[in-house]
Amino acid sequence: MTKNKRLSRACVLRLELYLEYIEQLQKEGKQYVTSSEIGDALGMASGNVRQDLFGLGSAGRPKVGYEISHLVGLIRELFDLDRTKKACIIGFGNLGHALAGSNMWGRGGYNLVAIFDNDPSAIGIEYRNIRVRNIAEIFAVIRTEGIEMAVITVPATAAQEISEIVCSAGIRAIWNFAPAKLITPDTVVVENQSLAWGLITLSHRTKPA
Amino acid sequence: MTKNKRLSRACVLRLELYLEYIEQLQKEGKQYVTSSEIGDALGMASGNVRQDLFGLGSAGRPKVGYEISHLVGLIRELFDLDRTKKACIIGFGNLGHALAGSNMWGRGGYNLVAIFDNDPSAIGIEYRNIRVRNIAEIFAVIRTEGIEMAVITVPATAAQEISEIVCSAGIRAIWNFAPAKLITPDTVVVENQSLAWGLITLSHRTKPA
DNA sequence: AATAAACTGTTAATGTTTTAACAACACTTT
DNA sequence: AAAGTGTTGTTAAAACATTAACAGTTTATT
Repeated sequence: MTKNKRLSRACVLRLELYLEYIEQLQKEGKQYVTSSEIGDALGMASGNVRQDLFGLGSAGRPKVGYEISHLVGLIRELFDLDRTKKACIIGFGNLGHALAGSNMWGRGGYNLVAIFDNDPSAIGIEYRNIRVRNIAEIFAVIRTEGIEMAVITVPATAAQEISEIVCSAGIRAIWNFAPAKLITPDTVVVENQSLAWGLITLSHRTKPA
Repeated sequence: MTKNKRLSRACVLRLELYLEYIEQLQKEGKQYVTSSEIGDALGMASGNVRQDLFGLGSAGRPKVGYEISHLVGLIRELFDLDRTKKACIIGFGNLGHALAGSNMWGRGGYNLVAIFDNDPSAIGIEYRNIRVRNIAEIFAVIRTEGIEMAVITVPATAAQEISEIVCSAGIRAIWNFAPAKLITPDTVVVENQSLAWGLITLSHRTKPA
């Protein structure tokens, strides 16, 4: 029933911010929140907030605001955050390490269940109850565990090869931190997280007039 | 002279991809590139590419394509990549480590000249010829060195405090990896790099119909 | 019960980005 | 030299996103 109307990236970003904010309010025991409260907290116009929530099929009460628990439910449902999917990290260098240690896991959507590396000195060590495995095991583990998403933090030169392995193992999504364009079957969703991009954007935005 | 026409984020992202691609062609000794070559390589329509380059005040030759060296120059100039600015990293955990080790530095715009942390066991160690300094030195070093940009990779709880220090020291830009909204003077450009966002986007995009 | 106030839901207007289309141009071939 | 071809520069249309506005609802107040 939930019509999967295409959502702009900007809108997804905003909704994620709303969610973060209202989940915090929820922890504080608040029941209702108004569009202006959200807007003020995040530095945007209340009307913008209302329209985004309108798109969700919102159900606020005039003079009172939106029921927080309901709104949280709507957004989590939209993002499919309550179906916990399995994820793995491939490449346990500094970046892989940093990502593995992030508190984003469990905050919704994905559960980190495996880590792979090809460095013999890394293989076998335990990090947050996850043992680092040999890259050779990728295919089998993805199949066996039913892993849906792979975070790729290997060097650019290895990225395409890894991507082919995980795709053939039946992965559904790739979060690619390698600065390389991956060629994948179009059933696989790829999110490229280029770090260099942030740097260039800053350079551009601070360019002297 | 260069009219600083506002550029959408999407367009900046695309131009960065073009730059990466054609700089690679340049290394290979190629002289000219056509919009279709770029489009095919990056998976987008050639018309889209042409229009972006049009916005730059492009100068391609029909039947031949764009002169690579000229195009590289235009984009680097647009992004202010040839004026090398100084940057520092604050927070030398795994993420700070990963960023410090990235090859994005020097590829343009910013030069990493300082690293700070508050962990006594980290302070003093050298990484890529940069000695990790005590966080207490931030203000002085930014002033003395004329550092323009700070990468913040400290925990969310410390982010606002650090941000105030660097702002008062006269920083011009902040690249914020902490999951916290920073309140800054509006002369300072802030780029928030939320990692959680990529995760949620993937969850959303792979949601079963 | 009537009035006022505080919000939301929704529509309309505006602005922006993407897509499509094609005329103009420069090379190549005959 | 004329016709043909591939590619750009530019315009126009369509799609999309943002902003603004306000009518409609619910609650509070008198």
